[in-house]
Parts: sequence; structure tokens; C-alpha cells
Amino acid sequence: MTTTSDKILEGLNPAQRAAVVNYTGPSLIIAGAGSGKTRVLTSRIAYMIEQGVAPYNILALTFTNKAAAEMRERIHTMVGERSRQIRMGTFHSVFARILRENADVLGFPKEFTIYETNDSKNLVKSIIKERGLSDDKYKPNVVFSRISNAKNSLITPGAYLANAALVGEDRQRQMPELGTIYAEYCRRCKQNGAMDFDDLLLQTNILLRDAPDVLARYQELFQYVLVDEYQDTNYAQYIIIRRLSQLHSRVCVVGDDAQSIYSFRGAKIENILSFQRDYPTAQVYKLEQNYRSTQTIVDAANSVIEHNSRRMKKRCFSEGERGEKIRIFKAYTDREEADMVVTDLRDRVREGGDEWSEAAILYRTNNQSQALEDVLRRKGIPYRIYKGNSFYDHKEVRDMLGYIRLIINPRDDEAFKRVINTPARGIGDTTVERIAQIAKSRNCSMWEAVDTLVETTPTDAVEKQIVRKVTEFVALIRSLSLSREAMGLYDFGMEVAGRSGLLAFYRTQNTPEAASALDNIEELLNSLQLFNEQCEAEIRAGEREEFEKPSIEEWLGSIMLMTDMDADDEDGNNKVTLMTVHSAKGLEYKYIYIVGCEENLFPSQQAMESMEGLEEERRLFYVALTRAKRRATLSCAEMRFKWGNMEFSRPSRFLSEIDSQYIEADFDIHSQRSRPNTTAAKDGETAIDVLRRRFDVRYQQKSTSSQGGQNPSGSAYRLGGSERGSSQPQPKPQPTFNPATMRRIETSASGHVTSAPCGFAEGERVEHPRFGRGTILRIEPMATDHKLVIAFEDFGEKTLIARLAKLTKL
DNA sequence: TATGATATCCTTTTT
DNA sequence: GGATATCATA
Repeated sequence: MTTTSDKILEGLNPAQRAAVVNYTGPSLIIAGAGSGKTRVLTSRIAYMIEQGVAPYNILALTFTNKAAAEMRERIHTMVGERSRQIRMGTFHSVFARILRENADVLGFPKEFTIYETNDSKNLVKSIIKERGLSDDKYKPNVVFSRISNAKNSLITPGAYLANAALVGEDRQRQMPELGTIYAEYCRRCKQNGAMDFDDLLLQTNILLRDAPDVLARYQELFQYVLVDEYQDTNYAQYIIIRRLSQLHSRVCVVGDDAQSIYSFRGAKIENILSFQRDYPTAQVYKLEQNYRSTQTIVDAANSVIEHNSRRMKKRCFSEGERGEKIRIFKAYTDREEADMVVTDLRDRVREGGDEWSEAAILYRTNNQSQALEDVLRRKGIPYRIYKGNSFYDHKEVRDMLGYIRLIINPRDDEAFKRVINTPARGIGDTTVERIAQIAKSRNCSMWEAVDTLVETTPTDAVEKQIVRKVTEFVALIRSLSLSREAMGLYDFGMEVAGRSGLLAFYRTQNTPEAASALDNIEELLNSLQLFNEQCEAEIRAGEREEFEKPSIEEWLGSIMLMTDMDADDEDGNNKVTLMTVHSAKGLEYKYIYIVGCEENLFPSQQAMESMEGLEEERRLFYVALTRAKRRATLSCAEMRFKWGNMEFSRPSRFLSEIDSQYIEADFDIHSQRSRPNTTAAKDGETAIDVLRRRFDVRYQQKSTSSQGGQNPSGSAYRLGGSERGSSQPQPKPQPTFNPATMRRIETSASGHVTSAPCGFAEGERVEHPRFGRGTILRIEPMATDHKLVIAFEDFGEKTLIARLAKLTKL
């Protein structure tokens, strides 16, 4: 055994070590929360490489780009440059690449577009419309999710239509044509040269099923297959893994059945539960020691999860300190709850001399963040919201991508429809509709329809205008295609932004929205630039062939599979984190607050309708609790705003499922009644009345007796009262376009990029047409330009590109 | 065709 | 309540 191997195994407990060392056969690693799962997975891969396994023979699949990046980095520290050759990434990105390499086999173009959910839904919508079906009966969302489910279960349109059960179900739901819509949807995707997210898995399966030589090639290549978060795999992913590992059976899956929380999007907990049946020779390793949390937290979490019937046997334990009990608060309203939680959080962080970033507030639904944000802002506590909102949500970004997509793949009708009248150039819905019809009758894409039409018929007088406008658009796209060949990525992006009229459109408006739109376009161009630099660095490092010039297709491909979730925290990390329980999976914080622990919220109403649903909610609660390292605080409110009006709520059943020895509550969690009966609802009284009465009671109590207890120090119910303490307005947490490409260049830039002087100096005062006056904080060189970080007086900190931003020195 | 007014939908989320 | 989509109107 080499010394490096020893080093890899150093500090692993026996179970972990066994899971690392025995890499030759099928393995199931059951990794409880906080049991060092990532460490084991990365160590195993590093160990394999150290033992002589070729890194390119290893395929490691994750669910998020972030997880993949983190693993790669950790393996890199163990085995160095060899880690680069591991095929590692998300299911979607790994198979997208494989699909591009084999696109011809499936009848797709190599540069196929990846449709994001919005494109898919729009396509579904137009199909429903074309067929003259009412979108009351055929709700696009419902139709799409049914198509998505079918794909994730590997049911092709043909199989769907032949499946009596599915067809019957649709008939019962008044949607007899669903199968036909599905078939048409697939036909159109193919015609447009597009795959949706689900296709990346479905088409991979088709490829591996129908092309034995391709399958054999990848089986040979991927001799070792490792899968993270196996409990979250859906059927399509499951079959891909089976196919690939058929030959060698060297498959290793890691997961925790107790943390399976994604069934609503097709994840099958059965996959992990029946792994041993699928691979009878599998070795099972159980990582049961929790290194993250106190004993109290681990034991409490165990006591809850024991209420689930479907579980794999394991007993998680912690050898850490016993720790504090789990505290449970009850508030009257959601606002008061927010106040209590934030106040407690603030006091605790200050007492402990901790960083804000060591605390996180978790909730079941995103809209619960509102109340918390208000209080945090009011108290001047820095926070960040971890939202899954992708940058596609920004119109201007989508528009830019629309142009680029259309240029790369002119058959992309969804992109065509998006940009033909953006910014408005007088081509209205009727014209677009007409083009769609022509395309349909000729069985070609919309672009092909106008591309050829333009030269043929300038007919009547009224249409002349329209034809002229469309011709201009066609000319624009054609000339942009030429630019794409002729110039570098950044310049091309600039060209698209400028020639399309998007820049001018936003520049003429003097609204803050327009300013932020321009900002986002700048960020997009930034990312092009950084991608370019990264590729060049790779070429210099010899990891990339000289002739493989960085291409816009490649950039787009990676962009489409990335989300904000992958973005690193931008400015200043010392902030309280707010997020849903779902997004907290895999993370850990010293202090965890779980708010809204109420029936019908957590567990959610619809989940409670079924046993499986309820058990998944319980696992979700388990995930939430086990995020805490030192201290967990739960809270609920007696009433909260729901869809515009106050509603009563009862404490969550999960609270009473925690073994009472681990908790410390300020009320009786088993009682259904609220605390002071003077404030209980009386007959005929509305929630608002009760609230008002209680409000008065509390207010009087507060002003007469200065009784401490846990009075929220904020002014939640001191209406019109003067605000105490600092309340500096927090600059709105602006979603920034920050794909991982940037991070990679930043972290891996060994040799610094040389560049010309930019004409600005740090500390210099400047003025921007939209953001006003500010001071340059930092200057970061880029290959051909500079990034300026400027603190504006009225707009806060912004990152601008020197050449692009119209700055004047003061 | 662009704009303001009303209907509609409200778990969770990666890719 | 509130954001977004669709609709009626000038």
C-alpha cells in the first residue's frame, strides 16, 4: 500500500474505511445525516485512483453542479491533476455531452438546443391551441407534468398510447387526447432540434438501448460508476445506471432513505430500498455515526423518523456532547413568529460571538420568507435568500439567450417566437401566428418559413410593411450568424446585445428595472468573457486541443444546465441564510431555526392525504432538524396569513413526535388549545377579531409591566410607534448571474491574466448614467478589459465592465 | 399593437 | 396578498 493511500484512509472510522476500500463490487453506502458521506465518496474515488484505476474509467454522478464541483475539488486535493480526467457531473450534464457525441444516431443535430421548462410549457400550450382544445380541460402545466412523468418512467409516446391504463386514466380526467399531445410534443421537439430536460435522460436510455455498439463503448469506458444521493434517482436514471454497470457491476451508490424528499418530481425511494435485490452480491455499508450534531439533535431526529414505516434499518448516533434541548416557540401570528425567531437568533449570535452566517432559518414554503425578511431588514441584520430562481427568470437574460439560441440552431421555434418581436419591432401576434401556420403547412421550422419566404413574394400593399419588417429581422439574424463566425465570444455577445436593439431598448428607459436589466446583460457578457478565458487557460495547460476554440455552443450548453443554486455567495458571506428545507439538504449550520411547524403547512395539506406523502414530509422534517450542529429551534404560529386572510393553525404533529426528553417548549405541544383562554376564538369571531383583541391585551401588558420573558423587542405590534435601533435599508439581494464558470476561472487561475491598463484607479470617484456617483472599490483584470467593483451612493455595490459601463471621472 | 384591467394560480425544485 | 397571465380597450 502506498503512503498516499494511507493518507486517504487516515481518520476514517471502520465503517467509512470499509466503504472506501472495497471498491471492486457493487456497493450500497447508507449514509446517515452528517455521517461524512461526501468524504467517503471522494475518498473512495481518490483511493481507487491511487490503487491504479484510471481516472477516465470512473463515472461519478450527482444531482447538482455544486455537488459535482465540490467533489472534484476535494478529490483534487487528494490525487492532484489526475482528478480532472474523472467523468464527473450531474446526470444531465454528463449525458447531454454523451448525447451530443452521438446525436446523429438519434436523429438530432449535434448542436441540439436544450429546452428549459418554460420552452416546454410554451410548446405544450401552442399544441393545445393548435388542436383547438380548451386549456381549461387541458391545463398546460398538468399536461406538461404528465408528459414529464411519462418520460421519467421511460414511457415513449407509442408506449403511452398503447397503455390502456394511462389512456383510461386520461379519459377519466377528461383529457383523452393527452397521448396524442405527447406524441406531437415529441415530434415538434425533434423537428426543432431540441431536447427538454427529461429528454436528456430518456434519449440517453434510447441510445443505450438501441445502439449496442454505443452501449458497449460506454460500458467499457465507465468501469466504475458512482452515484450520489441515490435515493433521489428516478426510473430513467435508475435504468441508465443499470445499463452502464451491467458489464462490470462495479456500481457504488450512496444515499440515505431517510432523506428522500423529491418524490414529487419522480424520485423513487424504491431504488435505494431494493438495491440489494437488484445487485444480489452487493455489499452494504452503513455510516451511522453523526459527526455534525449534538446527541440531543440526532436522538430527537431519530425519534421522529421512527414514526415512518418504510425505512432501512439503521441507528444513527452522535458521540458529540449531549447539547442543549431543542426549543420550541409558539407565537400568535406569523409576524410575531418572525419577530421572536429573529430576535432570538440575533441574541444568540451576539452572545456566542458568532458569525451571522452560522445561522439559518428554514421554512416549508418560499412565501414564508416575506415576514422574516421584513424583520431582518428592520433590525438591520444581514441576510441572504437562497432561492432556486434561475437567471432565466430575468426577461432580458432570456431574450439574449433567445437570440443566441436562434443563431446556433435556427430551427429552435421557441427561441424564434421569443425574439422576433423583442424588443418590439412591430411584428405582432397575428404575424407570428401566420408564420407558424406557414411553417406548419410546409412542415418546417418558423425560421425556415421566413428565411425562404422573404425572397419570394412581396404581395399586397398592406402586407408590404410586415414583409419589410420581417425581412429586416431575417437580415439581422443572418448578419449576427456571420458575426458569430468572425469574432470572439465577448464581442459576439456584445454584437447580439447591440444589434438586436436590446441595449438601446433598456438604455432609453430610465427606470431602476431597466438599469438592473442592463446590469444582467453585462453579467451575461461577463460570463462569456470568463468562459473564453477559461478555455484559453485550458489550451495553455494542454488540457484542451488547440483547434478546440471556445465556442458559443459550448457556453450555451453549460449555461442551460446551470442555475443560481450553483452560484457562489457573492459579496460578503457573513449573512443569515433563509431557505426552504428542500434547498437546505446537504448543508449544515450551527444554529437552525425551523419556522411554521404547523399542521397543513409542515406537513403540508396535500401531502397529508396519503401515507407516502406524510412519510415524505416526515423525512423532510428529519432533514431540517439534522441540519443543526449545535442548536435547533422550532416555532409555530397560532394563525397566519394564507392567501390573503388569516387562518388558524395547530402545532405540527411532528413537534409531538419528538421524544419529550429532548425538547423544551414554552407551551404544551400536545394540547390543541391555545394558551390564554381569554384570547381563544369565541363563537362568531373571526381570526382578525381575535388577533385584534390579543393585540390589545399584549400591548397593554407590555406598556404596564416591563416583564421581560421573551418579549419580542421589535415593534411588530407597536403600530405607529417609533422605531428603535438601527434600521439601515438593506440593499436588496440582487440575483446575479454567476455561473460556475466564473468561479472556476477565479479559483483555478494560476497564472494571472495580463491586460492593458484600464484608465481607472481604486478609490477613484466616478459617475454612471444610471447609478449615479460612486467610488471604485476594486479593479479586477480580465483578458481584454477590467471588472470594476463600485460602491454607488444610491445603488449599493455593483460590478461593471470598464469598457462597457459609461463612466465619467469626477 | 401597446396598454391598463381583470382572471387565475397558488408546495417543495435540479436540470 | 400578490405575482403573473390573459383579456378588453383605445
